[in-house]
Amino acid sequence: MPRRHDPERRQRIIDAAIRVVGSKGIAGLSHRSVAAEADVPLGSTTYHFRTLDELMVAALRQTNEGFAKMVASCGGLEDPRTDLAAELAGWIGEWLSGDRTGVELEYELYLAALRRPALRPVAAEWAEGVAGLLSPRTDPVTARALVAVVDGICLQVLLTGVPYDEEYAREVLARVLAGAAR
Amino acid sequence: MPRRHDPERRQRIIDAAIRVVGSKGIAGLSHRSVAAEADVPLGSTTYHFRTLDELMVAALRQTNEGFAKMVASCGGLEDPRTDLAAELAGWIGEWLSGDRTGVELEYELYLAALRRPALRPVAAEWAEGVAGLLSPRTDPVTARALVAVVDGICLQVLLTGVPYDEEYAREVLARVLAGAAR
DNA sequence: AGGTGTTGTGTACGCTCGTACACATGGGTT
DNA sequence: AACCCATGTGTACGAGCGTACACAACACCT
Repeated sequence: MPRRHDPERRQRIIDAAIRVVGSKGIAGLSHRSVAAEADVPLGSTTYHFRTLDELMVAALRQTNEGFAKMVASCGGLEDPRTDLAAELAGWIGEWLSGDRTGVELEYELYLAALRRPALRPVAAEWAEGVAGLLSPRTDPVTARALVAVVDGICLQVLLTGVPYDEEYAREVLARVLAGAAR
Repeated sequence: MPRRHDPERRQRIIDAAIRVVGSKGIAGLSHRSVAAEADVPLGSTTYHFRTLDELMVAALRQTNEGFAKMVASCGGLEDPRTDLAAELAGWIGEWLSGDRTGVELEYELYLAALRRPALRPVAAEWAEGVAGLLSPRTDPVTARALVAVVDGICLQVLLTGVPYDEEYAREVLARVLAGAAR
């Protein structure tokens, strides 16, 4: 991957794109807004990313990696003695109660796959990745189900504005997990 | 609600907005595109809906009503002898296997609430409405959980492109329901 | 040392957008 | 009948957009 002058240029643009989506949403994402945020000329953004879809793919992939890293470092998922449902519910709580911008950013990029086929493989990678993180603790079907439930609960909070109820989340996740042992 | 000349004008604009979102997505929604689709002058759309948010609220509310009507007419939800999990799973299957445009349209408007606070009350109405439809068959907590699971499963299919697995959905829904009886 | 092609930049074109605003129209009130 | 104001329309403006493209800069190969 040969890069001549500024080897960080491309990375700077991706970082700027993520900041733009975080602050102005995908609707505010443009080659120009990213160029301004990254403090690079317009031509630089169009050169590295011919379309906004390409830029979004790179941004989504990067947030996915950051997410996986965060979960891995948080730890607690491997220890088989902990209550997985409570673990997950608490972890969602931390995620949602923090800066809403971060959650909005990740979900907005993730949900953008609904209308942008180019993003779907990356969205699939994310879902598989999270399910993979859970796989040491349960079977693949249950892991996938847990991901769906987590998504559903988070979206209910984010879309309707109801406050997050950790005990409720724990209960629902526990029900899904209860059916796994057979 | 006094309307002088064309009492259907406002409704025509909402219908056109829904068609535009269905075909071009929210990104393609503008006062002009709606005006063209509805075959009314530009000034007419800006007059009835000062902002696009207002127009989206009206469109989302209308699709919600259509959705509720569809579910109610489909029936089968009241009969306590049917297997609710299988019922829901089959019903999701019908919804997803049909024209993808319709599903995309409804979810796109629904998910738009993530960044648009004005849409959140309407999104909340929808979630409550669906939960209400389920309430004759189960307790409120479980009903809310079922809505979350349905959302999560549908989004996994729509966002990642994996094919819908009805048996898997039935299984997960059944697990959530199994914890309800106590 | 000099040619060559990737990498990076600046500028301009044509388009669509939200917005504003002056003006037409006609029902409701007096 | 006269007036008023909510309703509806047409046009124009400035801003921001993706795109294109000519040109500059530099690493690499011979």
